[in-house]
Amino acid sequence: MPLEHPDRDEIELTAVLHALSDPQRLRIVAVLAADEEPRACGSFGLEITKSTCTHHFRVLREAGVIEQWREGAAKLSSLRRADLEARFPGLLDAVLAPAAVA
Amino acid sequence: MPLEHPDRDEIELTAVLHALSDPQRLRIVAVLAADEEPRACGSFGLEITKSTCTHHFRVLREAGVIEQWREGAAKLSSLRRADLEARFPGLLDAVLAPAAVA
DNA sequence: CAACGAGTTCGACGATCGTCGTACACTCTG
DNA sequence: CAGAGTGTACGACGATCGTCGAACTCGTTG
Repeated sequence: MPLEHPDRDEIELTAVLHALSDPQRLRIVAVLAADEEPRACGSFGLEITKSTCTHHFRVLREAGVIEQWREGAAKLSSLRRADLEARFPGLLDAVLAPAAVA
Repeated sequence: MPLEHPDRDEIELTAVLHALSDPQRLRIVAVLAADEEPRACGSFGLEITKSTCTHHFRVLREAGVIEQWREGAAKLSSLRRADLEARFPGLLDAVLAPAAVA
């Protein structure tokens, strides 16, 4: 199961908006955007169980918002900032600016 | 029942993103943005029933995306462009640019 | 090998969503 | 007043969502 990611051209606006419309996921994306370093799923201080965490990361990945790959025992995630910027210019910044304040 | 609208400061990012994450609603907003004129709910060429239409307009209104008021027999809607721009600068344009193409 | 840590898979649950049809309310126009 | 047009209220439905727990896999480390 080689971790499905949509191509840049396949990223759908409604899927991205839906992925970002959940507070937990919005927070994940905000953290991911704050320090550009890829992070392991467990390092977000989210108060949800591991299975819920897996679910949210899958939604983000399948929407094309993040990229994931294994690295040893952990699985790292990072924002697909360039792809999102190419496909929906300005969208990520517009979403993250207010999210950073809140 | 005087048509609940959130104040500018009460508009929530996740609610807006959720409101825009449905294809029908995204299309409504795109049409509303295309010609600035307020429009009646029935004039969007949507292939959904009246009750579904009412539902979508309520979601958009309660999220703070549109404004509605009666005018005679009809009910007009328009984008709350200024409020959205003040609260989430650039968001609306970022969402509408690709939506206009599609 | 055994134990641990990090994620996944697989139901399950209550809640919400998008859609519909029917019945109703309101406003304008004969 | 009677009708037509426009929108609402209220259930209802199947689908999806966000969450959980328990059992599992895989890599690391003792």
